[in-house]
Amino acid sequence: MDVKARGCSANTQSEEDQIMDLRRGPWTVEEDLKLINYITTHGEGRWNSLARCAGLKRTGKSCRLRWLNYLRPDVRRGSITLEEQLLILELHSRWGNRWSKIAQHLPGRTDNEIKNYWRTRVQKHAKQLKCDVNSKQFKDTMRYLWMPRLVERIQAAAAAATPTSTTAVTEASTTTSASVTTAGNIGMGQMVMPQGVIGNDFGGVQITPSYTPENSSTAASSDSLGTQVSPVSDLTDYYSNIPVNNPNPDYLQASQVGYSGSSLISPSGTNYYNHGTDFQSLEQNNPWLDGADGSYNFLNAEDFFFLQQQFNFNM
DNA sequence: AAGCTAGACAACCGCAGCAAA
DNA sequence: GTTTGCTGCGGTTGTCTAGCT
Repeated sequence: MDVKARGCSANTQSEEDQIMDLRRGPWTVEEDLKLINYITTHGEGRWNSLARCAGLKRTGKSCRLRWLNYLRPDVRRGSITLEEQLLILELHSRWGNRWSKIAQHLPGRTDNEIKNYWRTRVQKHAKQLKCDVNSKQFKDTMRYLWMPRLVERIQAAAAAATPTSTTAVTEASTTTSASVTTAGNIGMGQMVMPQGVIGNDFGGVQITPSYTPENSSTAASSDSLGTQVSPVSDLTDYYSNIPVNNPNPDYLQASQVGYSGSSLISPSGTNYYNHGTDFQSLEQNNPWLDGADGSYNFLNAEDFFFLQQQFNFNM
């Protein structure tokens, strides 16, 4: 509905700014209710007009952001699931910082949430490795080491849930579920992204999230209060889920793909981490190793040992 | 118990693209 | 063709909180 057509104030935004001191900072419950009630009745759009007509002393931009990132009924709250992490890594490797585009493939997740996830989780690890998060080195490390491991962890979770060859990973209260077809390897394969996006060659599994707009919208009632939707939402305890004698013959192979000699070589020939990474200091100061925070470590001590052994990091 | 620190997330800012006047 | 306003996006900052010392 056209807000302008309903006889709202004809003041321009600049005039409005002068007349009414616009509020900033955190939204109050009253403001939220005003916004929700107004949009429920009149629909969204025309944000500047909407802000005025709803009696909110906020900018249109602020209203839009609040609605899209927090109040919208289909917005999902809670931790990023393994499948979502995998998607984020994959899609970011393809599109870069196109957060809104990435968010389109994660129903209920906002670009802001994904951006925050990337900055707080992923970039931290790049910093620990002393390489740029946008560098080819870091991207390939994600692609050829972390992402295959994420895939395997998803498989492990699926296998733990249902000991069949083809398992549906459906987490309680999770509106995005993924059917993980265990292809028996974590080598190069094909990934089927949501909404028909075909992933490229990593992982060796097909992940086909089975959400629909209909079921994703159910998050409004079940997840809108910050429910933790993923019991294993990150890689911290990854190895604790893998048997010592891993039955998967490709377990190490995937991680070793393309690595040779004293350097970490990607299929494209990139030579990794031969630039003097100080792993001793990393070991001493690295939060990845202690597992103390227990929430989102990509690598643990075994991973670090693996990196050192396999890739001969400078030490 | 108080202070400090880091993580997580909400919110703001600046810019670009677009459409209407 | 130009101006103006709106919207959306990505980057950045601010705030809150939990954990640690």
